Amino acid sequence: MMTTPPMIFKVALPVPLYRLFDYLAPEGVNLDMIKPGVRLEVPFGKGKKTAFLIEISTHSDLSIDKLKPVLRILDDKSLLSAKELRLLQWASHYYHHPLGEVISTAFPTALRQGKALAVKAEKRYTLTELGQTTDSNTLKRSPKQQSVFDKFQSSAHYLSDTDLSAWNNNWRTAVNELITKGLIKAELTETKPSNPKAIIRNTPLTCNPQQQQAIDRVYNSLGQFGVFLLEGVTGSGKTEVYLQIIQAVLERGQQVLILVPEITLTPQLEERFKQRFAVSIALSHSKLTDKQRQISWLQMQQGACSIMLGTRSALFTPLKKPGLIILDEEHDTSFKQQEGFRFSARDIAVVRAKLLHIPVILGSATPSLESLYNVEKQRYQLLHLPERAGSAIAPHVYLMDIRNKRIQDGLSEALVTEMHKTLAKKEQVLLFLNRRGFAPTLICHSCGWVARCQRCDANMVIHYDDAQLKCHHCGQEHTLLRQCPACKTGELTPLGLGTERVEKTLANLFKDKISVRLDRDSTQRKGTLENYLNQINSGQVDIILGTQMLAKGHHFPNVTLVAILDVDSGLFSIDFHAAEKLAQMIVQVSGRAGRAEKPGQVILQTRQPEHPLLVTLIKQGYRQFAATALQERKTAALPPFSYQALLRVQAVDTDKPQQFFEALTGLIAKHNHGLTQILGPVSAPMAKRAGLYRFQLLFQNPKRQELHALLDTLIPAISLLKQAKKIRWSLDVDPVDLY
DNA sequence: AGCACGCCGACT
DNA sequence: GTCGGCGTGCTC
Repeated sequence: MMTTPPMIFKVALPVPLYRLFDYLAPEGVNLDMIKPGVRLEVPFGKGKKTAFLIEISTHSDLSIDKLKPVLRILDDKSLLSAKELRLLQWASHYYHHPLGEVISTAFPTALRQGKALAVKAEKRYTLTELGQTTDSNTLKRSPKQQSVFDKFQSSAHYLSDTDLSAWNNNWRTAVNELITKGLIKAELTETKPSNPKAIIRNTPLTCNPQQQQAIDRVYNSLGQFGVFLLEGVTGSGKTEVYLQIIQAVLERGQQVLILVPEITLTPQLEERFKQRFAVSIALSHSKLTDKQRQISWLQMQQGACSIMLGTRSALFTPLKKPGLIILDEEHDTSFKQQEGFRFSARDIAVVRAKLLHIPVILGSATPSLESLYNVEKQRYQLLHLPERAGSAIAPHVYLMDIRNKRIQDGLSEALVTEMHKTLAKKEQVLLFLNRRGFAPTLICHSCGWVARCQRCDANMVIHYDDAQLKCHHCGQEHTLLRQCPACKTGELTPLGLGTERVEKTLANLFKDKISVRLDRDSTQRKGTLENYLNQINSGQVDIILGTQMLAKGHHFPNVTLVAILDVDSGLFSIDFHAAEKLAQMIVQVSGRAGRAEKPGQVILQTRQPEHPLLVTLIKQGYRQFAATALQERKTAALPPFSYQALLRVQAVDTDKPQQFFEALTGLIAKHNHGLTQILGPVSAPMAKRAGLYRFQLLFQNPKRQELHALLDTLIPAISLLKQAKKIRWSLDVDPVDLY
């Protein structure tokens, strides 16, 4: 009698190892029913781990008696489709990151840990008919209930546990009281409208011809692959284009995945989706609990929900009936993961759409140079929305030469004058400064000592608000010094400009005006940002001052003057991406002005008024800037005219990296054949960070295949080097940040 | 990445 | 004499 050979499960494990592991198939299971992608519980080392089945085979390179059996099969069906698994395998290969870790990032945390599926959706609440007609002032004796009730009356249709928790920590008692009073009611989450035609809650807006054309072009491409770059300035009605295409996809019974850079900064977008569509919307972002993310994930996986709105990692959410992927603000670098599995959600979205034969829309007012180049190469189709929808007028942008001008804490006299004029018209001013804290340097006036971070190559930033010196790179904090530790006598002086400092100056210069500061420090507590935004939009605020977070998507209809206090600091960077990022930032910040019927103006304070980047951008617009910048990239053979991968190395000292690079040089000589340009190794621009010395080596090749052919052989070889075990190294394919 | 094994310093 | 420092090696 023939004995059947033992079946081998080849599995991927979430460990940083570039190989699969073999296990004996569990006994008494029908192997025909078990497909790649199912989660398994396996013994690994001393403990157990959740593994992902990749292949069932009869062969193993190890002898059978060395293999351990699979402990348990966790899923009866794979939660990932064959295509989803193929996408993850592609990504693992392209980014040279271990497959198990890549698959792991596709799963919500609870499922990664081998937990059973839980799909029970959270509760949500709506106003009752009585609640809709009740004046909230009848609740004024219980202010907590009134504020919760106001929230319901001002919101679209329903609020879920998540919504309420995001808004306020302490809502449950008030909600229960309101239920008792019959003003609101809990309802079961209806994931599908009872009538399948009832997708729409509110009528679509009327579109202008360009919007209509954009909608039609994507509509005609539904059911097949296509990449559309939707280029629309702020206020051009991009969202309405999204909404109408989404409607068409939903009517086909398919699902839509919408990715945004930071969901917490764009509550308005979610609100517009909820107002338009009667179907529920699954959310996925880091502010949700693991449970909430898992529910969203499973709802999409099972097809119980048709729309997902999420951030970068939501890209991998499995879709039962995929119809469309939208990636909004595609130029935003937060779509690139900056540690571990360093993937670009934008680039993988395109690959995923191709695999699924569906269209993908990349939207932006300031498209990345890569995407514009892909349009030029006819790989992407351009959908252009050139006009501001409605009556909004584009803001007037100009450079304010501040050379030899009197300037107080970053505010030139001319700017202050303009601010007064704007405020006198009862309009709002927005000031942008991309540096938080009071001042970036603390220096001794008598001996020149500077407060440095012990663990980084960086200065400590002064934060007077909490009397601390903080390192913005490693998070180290120190109580603010009163006396110079070097000479013990000198007086310590703050040098340079941060938002805290400007805030104090504003309080002096505009005594009767209210200003708010929006940065990471001032908006840390939950709901603070939303509170500030409400105050701003209800007109209680005159001057808005803030960092990066102002550049992202907020509507400030009454702002008619925007000033960027310090453009110059963005002009001189060693990273070739800097010009592109600065131009995008300027245009995005400018987009905050003059959104309503009031024309806006944008002032850029600069000591480089003749700088070609600024002149081109202001005089000829973003597209001309992009054309010029692309030409420069071409001349220098930089991406997108070549492909890069950056090998980063960190260690507690400098000689172990040196030994590593010596060994690496030998490996490269063996594998490279001179096709790929090797730049370095050099110290990273910040040579030391969080106590680790940092080095990097750049690979560059005009042909992507040649670069990847080298990496394909080199990376496994590196992982076997004994010198590699003494340092921390990682590979960043298509780096967007060369630091 | 974990986790254990393993060989050299300051403590009951 | 032991507890524990983190260097090194392995995980099917």
